[in-house]
Amino acid sequence: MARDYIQENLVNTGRTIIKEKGVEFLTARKLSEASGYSVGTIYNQFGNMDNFILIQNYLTLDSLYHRFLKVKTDSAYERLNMYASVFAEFVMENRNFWFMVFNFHLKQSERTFSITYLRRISTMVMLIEKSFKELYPLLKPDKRHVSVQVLWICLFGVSSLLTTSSLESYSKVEQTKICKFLLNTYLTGIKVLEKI
Amino acid sequence: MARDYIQENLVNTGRTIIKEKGVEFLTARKLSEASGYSVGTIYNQFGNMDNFILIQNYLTLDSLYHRFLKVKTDSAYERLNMYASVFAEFVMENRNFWFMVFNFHLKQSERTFSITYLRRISTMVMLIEKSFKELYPLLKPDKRHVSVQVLWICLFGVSSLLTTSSLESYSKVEQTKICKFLLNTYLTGIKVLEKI
DNA sequence: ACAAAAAATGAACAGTGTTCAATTTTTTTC
DNA sequence: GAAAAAAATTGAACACTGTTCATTTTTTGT
Repeated sequence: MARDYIQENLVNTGRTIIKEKGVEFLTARKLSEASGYSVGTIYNQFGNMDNFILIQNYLTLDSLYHRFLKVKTDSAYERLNMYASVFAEFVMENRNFWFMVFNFHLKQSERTFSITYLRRISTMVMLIEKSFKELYPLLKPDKRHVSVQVLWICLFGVSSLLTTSSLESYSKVEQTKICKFLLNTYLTGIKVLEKI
Repeated sequence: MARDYIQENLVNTGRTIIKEKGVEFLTARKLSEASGYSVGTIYNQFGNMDNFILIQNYLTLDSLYHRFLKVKTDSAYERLNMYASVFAEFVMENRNFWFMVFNFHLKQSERTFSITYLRRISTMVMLIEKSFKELYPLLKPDKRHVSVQVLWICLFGVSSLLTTSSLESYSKVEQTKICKFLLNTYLTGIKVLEKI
């Protein structure tokens, strides 16, 4: 059987498992059983399960990126607001997938993400940075860069915590509201600090 | 041997393992070997490993809380800034412990944190809320509550991501700087929005 | 000192990721 | 088309994980 076909098959089967049951059910044996391929084949194709999860995470990030690309508005302010909405909605719709993105950790031995993986993240950050450039023309490039990074990390962090459910029990404020509020407050803060 | 003494002993041994090697080395057998007690004893004392980790996490949060308590300044603004510094420093100093707080997830069957655990978190939030009350007297209570929650979640989120190292590779901006910047921008934003 | 209760033990069970000799399939060569 | 060589697939086996529970040891009460 063709290599690509098997990989595609396994990835799709994996995605179904994650979507329906969560990442904790994505084990080599269960994936083997669900896909029809043996455990060994999975390892031939992906090397190890970490790699397989990394591919799944890439798909998740890619999917988010393409939703971002659909956002088209002239107003940079509105655009950023829409990014926040899109982001919050995406995270909620893809809870199990988003959970994976955060709760996966490379083993210490191989702590380097693939370049494609990192690029997928940084292209998204660049989208936000572009809007920042329009919205805050006075903001110095290096300061702008930090601003965007921090905002991005905050949004990621918020979603991480809420997806994780480690804190959902104590904080009842919902996702979208938090993202919108955060963005709003943050942008207002930048607006003031821009001139300093 | 007295029950308390065993628990104390196991908890301390566990803490050493986590500090020196990380949570991934905290297994029932390794804890058994390092402490001298049998695997069964650990289960007699704590029921399961999840519970043991929960206790460790409580200690971590408690330790952070007590650092917060040491912060004493009349100026609410300065106090909040010090909280941010204390927080960032604490997270960096206790990397392995802080990592655990986020990367531990209850099994679906028993998704309820103990009351003491949740109280430890909410008392910290209350400290921040108190400072907010002083700093933004015009801010309505419900809005203030949301503001504090969001800020708290952001700080947690930032630390979560940076401890995790999932993103450290792409974002080189350091922890304290991010926390300070976030707080500064956020507070400035609230200041403006307070009057609306 | 002895019986009863309590506590500590570790082998055994079911699960995990991963490896690799043996098998099966495909491709190449004649 | 048949035989040989190469490649891909397999699943039993290994070392690990959390967890249980019959058995042994220790402590307690009389």
